[in-house]
Amino acid sequence: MGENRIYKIEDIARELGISTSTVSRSISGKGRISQETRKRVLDFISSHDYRPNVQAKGLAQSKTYNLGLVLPLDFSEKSPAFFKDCMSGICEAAAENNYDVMISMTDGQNLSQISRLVVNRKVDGIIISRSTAGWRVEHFLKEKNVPFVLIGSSPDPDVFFVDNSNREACRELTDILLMKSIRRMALIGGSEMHRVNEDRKQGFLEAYYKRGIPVDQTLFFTEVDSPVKIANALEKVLRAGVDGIVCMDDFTCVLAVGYLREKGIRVPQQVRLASLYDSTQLEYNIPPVTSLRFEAKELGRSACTLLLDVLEGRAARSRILPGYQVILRESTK
Amino acid sequence: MGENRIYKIEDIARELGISTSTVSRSISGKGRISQETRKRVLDFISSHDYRPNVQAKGLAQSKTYNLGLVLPLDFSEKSPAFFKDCMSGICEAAAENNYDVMISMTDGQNLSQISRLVVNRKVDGIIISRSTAGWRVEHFLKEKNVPFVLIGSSPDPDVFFVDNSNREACRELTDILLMKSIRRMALIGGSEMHRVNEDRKQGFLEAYYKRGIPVDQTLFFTEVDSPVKIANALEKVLRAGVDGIVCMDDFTCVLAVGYLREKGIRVPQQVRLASLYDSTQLEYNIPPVTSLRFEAKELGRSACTLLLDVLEGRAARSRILPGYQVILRESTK
DNA sequence: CTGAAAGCGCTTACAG
DNA sequence: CTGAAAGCGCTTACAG
Repeated sequence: MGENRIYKIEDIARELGISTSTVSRSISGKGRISQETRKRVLDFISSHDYRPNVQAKGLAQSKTYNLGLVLPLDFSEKSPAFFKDCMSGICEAAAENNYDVMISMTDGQNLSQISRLVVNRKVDGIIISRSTAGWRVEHFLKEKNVPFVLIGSSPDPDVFFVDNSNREACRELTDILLMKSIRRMALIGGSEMHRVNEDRKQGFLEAYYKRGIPVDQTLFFTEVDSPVKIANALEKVLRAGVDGIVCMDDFTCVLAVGYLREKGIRVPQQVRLASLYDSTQLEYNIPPVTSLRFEAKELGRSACTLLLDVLEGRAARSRILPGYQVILRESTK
Repeated sequence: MGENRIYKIEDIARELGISTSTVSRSISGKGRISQETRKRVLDFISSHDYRPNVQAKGLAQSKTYNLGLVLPLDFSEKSPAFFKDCMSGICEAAAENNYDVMISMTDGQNLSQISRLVVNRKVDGIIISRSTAGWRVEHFLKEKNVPFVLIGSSPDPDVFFVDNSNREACRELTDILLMKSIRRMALIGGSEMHRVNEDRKQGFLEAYYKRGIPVDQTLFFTEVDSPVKIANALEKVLRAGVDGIVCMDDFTCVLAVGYLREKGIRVPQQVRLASLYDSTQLEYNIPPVTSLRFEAKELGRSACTLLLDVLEGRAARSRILPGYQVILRESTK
């Protein structure tokens, strides 16, 4: 067998004594073909390891069989594991559907890299995430009429998205802390501009409401994204006598850990600590920090299949994935 | 002006009253064209925002204008910032040359995702890194005759690579520590299978040789990749009375930090600590840890341009990038 | 159910 | 220096 010969449809047609159209139809399964000829073609294909030229196919169909993934330029500072898992889920799901993934990195302002992909028609659709998708990116894609899916939530009914069940998860974690009689909790987080932080705060509040316990919102601090700001926030809440500190994400929590350590404040003895998002840093911290873990890989897979549904004209709906875990560790003992 | 009309070469030819071949030549600059007609075409193109259909161009030239980037499935655990910077350098350089980047994730064993890219002819060449490129990946690519570039070093003369000047950098850092009269240093690292660790060790040794100071190799521990192993290694070297601990990478160093903290051993008072690779965790650690910083983004750019050189048949040579910084922090004060 | 033919949007020998 | 024509490897109305 000519192992390294690259077959084209024309070769198959010749060898089988049929037309290229018939070969094409046999492969795609479109149109009417007899089971018999189809089988002959399929058999030939698999025994000769024929691979269609995706580029030619694409040109004929005005498709690329490529998906674009827009990554924030600073994803490794934010939550490396999240993006890694997302990526691997996306790549897997894409491959299963015979698509491949192109990347494009942006700070959310400079659109040139994304623009490339759409303007050069290198992709059929795009996956963006909340961290990149400022108003600008979203607006750009809508205007250019590029199908896209958002990882994270959106109030815009035209936008397809997949998201974690942040609110439910945060409600449950908070509820558990309340059950442990931790009552006076500070809530510290990043920018309120991010929808995800809104969801987390909602979940946090709901746990209190459900139990009829009053919340002290003077213990809430947002826009905390630096050692200076965390110092400022924690100093205040500690002086106010909190018994628990809940950080809205792992980045903030790492800052908090640093501050508490510097000041010699012991966790969990003097104050309990939890994060509404997990990371290995929190897992291996001393003491390990209680947190929430979401299935980022599933999120990626889901975003990918949703985008494919959109592209192939199948029924498509935004979805909230149910899966999460509350991981109780020593920091809230 | 028809802003959203998508022009093709045929349209331009018609509007300008010339043939499509002439338009094509004007754009590519190949063959003989008069300056005058060329200018007319180029002017038309820029004023009408014409974008060539890369897919059609590719089909005609048997090219894709895509590069594949193989990422290790666990890159976020290893060194997220490194890969992020690499990626952004690669994406930038690719874009400047009108290429785009496809990703493929692998654990180094399962080649299916990489195989996809080459077998479906989705990319013109591939960038791999030492962490993914086990023997299998490299062998596969060579066999399939796919041009590729390695980030990291290789003894194989057929392999193009770009690497940091690990040896020089490690020699310099070690030399500085020796100058600070830190003499009895332990060297702790990951797998000796990785060429990079060999280079680092060489650099470390060279610094001693250069100063004629004897080295105690019983203080060297490799294959350290877990809390248990770090505990074992550090316990021994501390008992042996070292005055400095040099970790071969940031991952190992984070483990070391954890162990020292747990045992209440103070850095730098009781023992000095340094890492041969930087990370934000080390930078923000308390105390901040002395380490080496390389320009990962430059490495990415360099890998990309090298691959492009190979693809376009230009003279190509593997290169070692000179740039690095020794960052002295409190841990070696 | 099958085939001949045109088309996807470019490039590139070849001839002039 | 320029153009007509064939080709890249597929798909898909259209006719039979």
